[in-house]
Amino acid sequence: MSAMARTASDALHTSGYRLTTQRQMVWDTLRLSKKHLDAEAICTSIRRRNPRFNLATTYRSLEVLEKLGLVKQTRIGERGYYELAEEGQDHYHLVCDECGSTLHIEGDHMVPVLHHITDEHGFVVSTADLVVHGRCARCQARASR
Amino acid sequence: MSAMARTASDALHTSGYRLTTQRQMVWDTLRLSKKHLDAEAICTSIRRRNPRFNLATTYRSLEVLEKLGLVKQTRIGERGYYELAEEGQDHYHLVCDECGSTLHIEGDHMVPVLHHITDEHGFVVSTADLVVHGRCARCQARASR
DNA sequence: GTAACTGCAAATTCTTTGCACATAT
DNA sequence: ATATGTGCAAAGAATTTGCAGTTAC
Repeated sequence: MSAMARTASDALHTSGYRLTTQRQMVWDTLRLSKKHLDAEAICTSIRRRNPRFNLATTYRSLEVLEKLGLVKQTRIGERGYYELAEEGQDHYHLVCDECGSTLHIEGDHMVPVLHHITDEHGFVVSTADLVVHGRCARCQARASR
Repeated sequence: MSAMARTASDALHTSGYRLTTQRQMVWDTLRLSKKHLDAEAICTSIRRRNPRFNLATTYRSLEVLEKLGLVKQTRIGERGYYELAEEGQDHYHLVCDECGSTLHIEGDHMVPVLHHITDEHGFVVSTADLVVHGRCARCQARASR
């Protein structure tokens, strides 16, 4: 198993949490994944190497990592999807209701919106989740043929 | 019970759905509410007048009204909140993680973001859900005292 | 050594569904 | 008249929790 990234191990220690094999595996799974994963997918993946690993631990690990700001959860429909929370790499989700694919877009364009929220409403933003539903370019092209 | 708004009754008829007392009550409850409500709250409210009314019907009514574009659902945490989908009155949610209150902000500032999504990614937007978590002005003030 | 964590099973919460009866059109 | 909708109870899906045993520190 690859070493846990500096930040995660540090953040856990600093906050008084223990660095367990299970937390490392959850972290590594998210780190190696190119896309966000739901708890089930993370669990299934880790189970291949550690059959006793289970969903309860998956959720508990994700909860801790999320609390430490290492992992970000996005809710799409009724389930949560998890991915690393990379500093300054904010992004949002475009969900195609036709093919089910999800595109990630950069968060730059949201900056003015978030500023407006703080300036006009005095609301201090900690996280912003934008989930856009619609039809992706490919499905759009197929539909208009 | 007040008369159902023109649009809802029309939309139901036009689409081949029946105009039932239950759907009217759900619609009226949302129309008279100043804030979004979850299914439970809607059901409880209607039960005061009609004790046989139940959650299953609440969800089924909301599903129809949402499908017709009369009602909009926003997911916050793990549950859905419902409100009227008023034409050109798009708005988003600021959830205070401290006191649990929700502010509604106008959607105007999101317009450039949505244009960018269509222009740059060819993604045709049908709905955009923005849920911002953080600390509302009141809690912010209290915390910095 | 001991407080924190895990595994397992059972409980919760939100939402959906099957089916017999009721009702809008 | 009959297809559609409702009420009730039971099923589902995602997530959380209680507890006895395990592990990081």
